[in-house]
Formats: sequence, C-alpha cells, structure tokens
Amino acid sequence: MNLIPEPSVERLLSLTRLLDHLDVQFITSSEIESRTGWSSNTIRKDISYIEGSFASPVGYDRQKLATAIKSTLGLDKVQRFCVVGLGRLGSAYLHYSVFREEGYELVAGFDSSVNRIEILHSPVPLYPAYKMGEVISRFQITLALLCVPPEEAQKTAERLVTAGIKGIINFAPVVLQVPEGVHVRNVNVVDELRAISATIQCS
Amino acid sequence: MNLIPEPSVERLLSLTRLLDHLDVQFITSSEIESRTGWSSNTIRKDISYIEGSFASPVGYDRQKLATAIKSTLGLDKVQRFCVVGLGRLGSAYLHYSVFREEGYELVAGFDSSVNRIEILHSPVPLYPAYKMGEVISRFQITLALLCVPPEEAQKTAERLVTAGIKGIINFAPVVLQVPEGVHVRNVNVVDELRAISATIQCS
DNA sequence: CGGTGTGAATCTATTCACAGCA
DNA sequence: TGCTGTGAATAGATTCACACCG
Repeated sequence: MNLIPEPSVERLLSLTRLLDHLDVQFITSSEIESRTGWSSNTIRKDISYIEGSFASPVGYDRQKLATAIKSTLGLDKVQRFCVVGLGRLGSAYLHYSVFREEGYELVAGFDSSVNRIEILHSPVPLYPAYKMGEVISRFQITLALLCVPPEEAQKTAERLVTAGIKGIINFAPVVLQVPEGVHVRNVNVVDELRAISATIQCS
Repeated sequence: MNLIPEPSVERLLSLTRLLDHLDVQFITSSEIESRTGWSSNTIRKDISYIEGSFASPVGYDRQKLATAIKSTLGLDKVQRFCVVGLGRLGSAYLHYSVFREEGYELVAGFDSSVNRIEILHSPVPLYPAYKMGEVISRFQITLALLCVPPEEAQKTAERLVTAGIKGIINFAPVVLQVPEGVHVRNVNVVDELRAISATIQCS
C-alpha cells in the first residue's frame, strides 16, 4: 500500500492539522493553497491518493476529508508510546496534554536515575531504566521519544529495538543505527537551525 | 547558488553530524553507507556538490570534508537566535548547552508573562513580549524558536516577521502563514508520531 | 461556470556504470 | 586494486491542461 509518495504523505499530515483547526464546512484546493503555499494542483494530486467521497462543487467537505486522510494514513487508531530520558526536555513532554486528543497515549517514562524518578511529579507512571524491556512488552508500546544525552542515545536505542519498539523519535544530535523495519525520525533544534541557515545560504 | 538539491542538503547536514562524532582520519563512502543506510552512490553524489579537496584513495579526510560541507552550506558563521514562549518546552532550551558548540548563540528569551520572567532562572537574558521588536533588531537576531501555545502561534509569528526574523522553528502544532523569504521549519512531536504511524501503515 | 480528478509532459532526484586516479 | 567523481539512464515527483461533474 506504499503507493503514496513520501512528500505527499508529509503534506497530507500537515493538511489534517490545518483542517482540524478550521471551522468552515467546505474548503477548496485554492483556499488551501493560500494558507499553505502549496499549489492547488499539488494539493489535488495529494488528495487524489485518498479514497473516499468528500468532494463537492464548492470544495472538499472539511471534516470528511480529514477523517478520510487519517484513516488512509493509519492515524485513526490510538497508539501507545513512552519517553526515555527525563531531563528537562523529556520531562517537559510528560505534561504535554495534546497527545491524547491526537490519538497518542503516553503510558510510561524511563530514566536511569531512580532518584530523579522519585522527585518528578508526573501524570504518567515512571520506571527505572532497567525495567524498559519488561514494561514496553507488557503494555505493547510501539513508539518511543528518545530524550537521553547524546552519548547514551545509540546504546539506549538498541535496548528499545530489542524490546520491540517500531518507531523512535530521536532528540539527540546523533545519527542512530537501527535495523530494517525500525523507523527513526530525528527532531533536534540544532539540525533545524542548520537547515534554515543552509536554505538561506543556498537561495 | 541553489544548485544543491534539497534532499542532498538534508543528508549533508546529517553527515556533518556524523563526521563530527567520529575520530578516524579517513572515511569511505561505503563506511558512511553502513552507518547511515544511504547508498554509497548517493553519498558520493551528494559530496560531489561540495567544493574543495578532501578525497584520497583511502576515502575522505574526515575533518577536511566536514569543514568543506559546513562552509558550502553556510554553517561556519555564528548566528544569533531567540526563544519565544517560556513554558516547559521553551524554558528547557534556555539551558541547552549544545548551541554554542554548534555555532548558534541564544541571546534572548521572551514571554508575555512578566511574572514568569522574574521567576525563571536563566543563563540567557529574558524580556517581556512587548520588547520583542526592539530587542530583535538591536541584537540583529535572525532566527527564532517559537514555543508559544498553538492559539498564539500565528499572531506571534507575524510579530517576529515584522521584527525582521528570517527563520522560525515552529514547535506549535499549527500551519503558519508567513511571507516569502521567511523560512519555517515545523518541529512537533505529534507530527513526528504521525509520520511514523503513516510510514508503518504504508509499508 | 465553479469546482475536482487525472493522464501526459516536464522537471528533479537517484541509481548505475565506468573512467580516472593514486 | 580500491577508491572517488560524474555523465547517462532510470525512477520519481510536480506541474500542466483539460475532461468531467453538480
């Protein structure tokens, strides 16, 4: 079912975001163009990969379209995830309330410091790092936010993979090596700053 | 000078990261392949866009290559940036020490709550939001991390643009509208979770 | 007519295959 | 011989232009 081009998937993901925050009933591809900068042609092509009926002579039915995209992209099932590494960044996400509304359930936090786990106030259960494997398989957690320091990132990633994690969001500024079938997305501010610098430089 | 394809730029950015963390003198394109998963062909093509002499019969001179990439992509000049919105996420970045080593200098934090500014311990000067325009132009800040709540993101982005900001890293889960010439990169965990879900679904 | 949907054409990126070099 | 570098070939994404529909 990998017929949808990667770039289209990325745009469709942003599009659901946009659709969720509007409160009109219908929206045309040109209106989307003026809000996102992508050409209406591109948008219509992207949407053509989505099955369902949501088009009309006055544009797309906003809600139906959003639902159809989410279902085609597999965003309609709730998924469980965990946070590994509870420093300033990791622990900030323990309190991030948007996850629920978006279909992601944060079910565990891990840190190698037992002391830190005891001190932190958290709405989510916290565990010492040595329980990672056990907890991940018990709760069938498939995704992880990796917020440990750079020098521990690779080692920790390997433990996550062994435990059965299928996707890692890596906040450490390192290039992770993972086996086929495990998906990594790098999220890190320095890379983004650099990407903007490079874009400005090359234009 | 926009001859380098976007995807190549992205890979080259990750590559500098990798090169900086190795301590060998030479590295071949196949060694890079085994560490990153990109084919050695792709890597050689990417590197061919970089001017300079760093190749040898035993591979690339790691350090020379890293320097050449950084200079071609414009990463060799120190850039100033600010953080806007000092909630849990924004204030976490005030303490993030990696920026300096990577050529980015965090020179200001802004928040609309004067109370919060007074309470926070910060190694970086903090200002109330109404001083944004003044401070940004005084220090010639070109980049901003946008960490305000979603409902304030668009409005705040517009103020940043007016103040002369050229690049915004947007942590809010909304699609920002900005004029031509201003670059936005979206960094947000929910989107990344969704991207992984979609990739798993479509493969 | 306003819109959408989509093959065909164009443009871009990736892969291949081999020349050139130490 | 083992590497890089690069034109040529392939594969992929975007844009275009127009048929079609309410």
